[in-house]
Amino acid sequence: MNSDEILSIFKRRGVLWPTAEIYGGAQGLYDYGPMGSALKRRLEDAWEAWFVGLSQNYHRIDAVEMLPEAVVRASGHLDHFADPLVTCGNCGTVIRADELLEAKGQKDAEALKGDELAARLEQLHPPCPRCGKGPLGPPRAFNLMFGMEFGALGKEKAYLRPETAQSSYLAFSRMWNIGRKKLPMGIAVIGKAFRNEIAPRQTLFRMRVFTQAELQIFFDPEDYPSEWKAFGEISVPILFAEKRLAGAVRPEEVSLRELVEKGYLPPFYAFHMAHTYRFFRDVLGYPAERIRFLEKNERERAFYNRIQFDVEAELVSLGGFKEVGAIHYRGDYDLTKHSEGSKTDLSVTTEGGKHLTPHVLELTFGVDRNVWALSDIHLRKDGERLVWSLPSYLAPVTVGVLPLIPKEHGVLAQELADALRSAGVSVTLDESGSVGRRYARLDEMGTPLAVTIDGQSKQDRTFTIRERETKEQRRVGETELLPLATKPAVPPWGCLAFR
RNA sequence: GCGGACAUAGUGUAGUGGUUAGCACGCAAGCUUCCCAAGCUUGCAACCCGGGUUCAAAUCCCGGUGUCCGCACCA
Repeated sequence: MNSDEILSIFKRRGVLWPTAEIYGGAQGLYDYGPMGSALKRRLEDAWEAWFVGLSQNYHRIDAVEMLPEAVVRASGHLDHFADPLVTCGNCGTVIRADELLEAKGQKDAEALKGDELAARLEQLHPPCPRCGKGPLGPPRAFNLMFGMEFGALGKEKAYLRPETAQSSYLAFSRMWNIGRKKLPMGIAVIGKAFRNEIAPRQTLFRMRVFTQAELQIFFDPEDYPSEWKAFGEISVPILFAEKRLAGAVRPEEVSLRELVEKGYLPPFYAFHMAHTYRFFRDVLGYPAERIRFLEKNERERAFYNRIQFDVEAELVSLGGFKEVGAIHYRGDYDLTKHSEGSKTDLSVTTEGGKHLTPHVLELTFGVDRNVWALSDIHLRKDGERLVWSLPSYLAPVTVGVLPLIPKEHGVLAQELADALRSAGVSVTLDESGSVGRRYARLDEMGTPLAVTIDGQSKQDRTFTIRERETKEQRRVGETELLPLATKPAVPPWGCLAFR
């Protein structure tokens, strides 16, 4: 399925469309329609069940998207999230000022402040690397965060959060106090994050406003649950940074137990890799061979990370592996920085009397990107038709109710649809067109189960159910139908892994 | 941001200065139809936005916006 085909079906069926479409759209902004928002919500629910469900000491909060300047100053985003850019007066190319200087032999150019940068540029006046001419304009700070004036006088500044994680760190102190004061403690946020991307592209993959699902796990790196050490025998596909830089593309199957024994990864990290891998493979149904963990080396990692593996899914529509999530070991960076910034002690004393600043393991997940991945991976062609082979618990609509001949079976169909809705099932009643056409409509939106009402139904209240994947049909009674509709093949949720 | 290409019903497209802007799919109504986009009838629905040239612009020119491809960017 290529990118145009996916976008076309998205627009046609009300999954997704450009924001402000009637004004010509706006770069990097998309709105979800009824089908899309239902799918997105189910994806978020699955994520929450799988990750926040790991422990009773993990909780989801709902925090605002706007942060006072002091927060992003402390977190490092005000400095690290901004690039000093210069524009070539000749060809218009925009280049990072610090990289220009480093090319000229200037060490630590990244650490220079605005004025120093400007002075040094003046002194060295490097040529434009693209056209070889110039002149290059003065450097100006380009911050990837959206800033705004706060309050009537506009004297205070605020920023839209560049990652939802910050909201969890801000909540840490209160969550510690209202909770059981135990580590590990988890704080999850599913919500919008904002980045002023220079060139948003590829629809759901580079947006200026996007949804993240992130779980911050606060823990003691020297004393964590035994379950994190004994996670069973599982191999995951990994592409190590070293091999990637040597040209490798395909990952290798690696036993996590062996990685831990060799001391390459701490057990707490390996445990969450396993859990994350199973989420993509077993819950979202991505084929194992289309998932890989990409190791980021020190140079590539975000400034706060000690260990970072991106999770990538191979997407035909985007021509290869694309990031859909990541596992970041952020150490005590965030709590330490916010302790300093807020002048609030964020260290804790554990049950055993140990005093520490908890470390953070962040499980981060791009919701929109996975909506796209679910399309790329599960949309398939069946002759002329499109079938969206979504896992049934993710399908926007679970059951389609189809009266074979509306005039004759419409009343009973309406009754059945109402009964299913009362039972909490997402139902669509379709009376329009031939039954084959209606099956096709359901297939395209991934509805796993169709129920048709025919002449016999009126006599004995049995119905024909038809399954999306196999197209197989069989006749069931009312009592048999309800459990089928309400319990669509549930994945192995599982698992309160520890308490 | 830069360079190139592109922008026509909901979707995919035809239309090189004068067309009632065509076609397919779709959607809606009716007939038919007891199980996989069947058939027949009728209908719905479009020239991205703003300027300019011209007697006349979907068509030519300029600007904007957006999309795609390369480059750069993606802590």
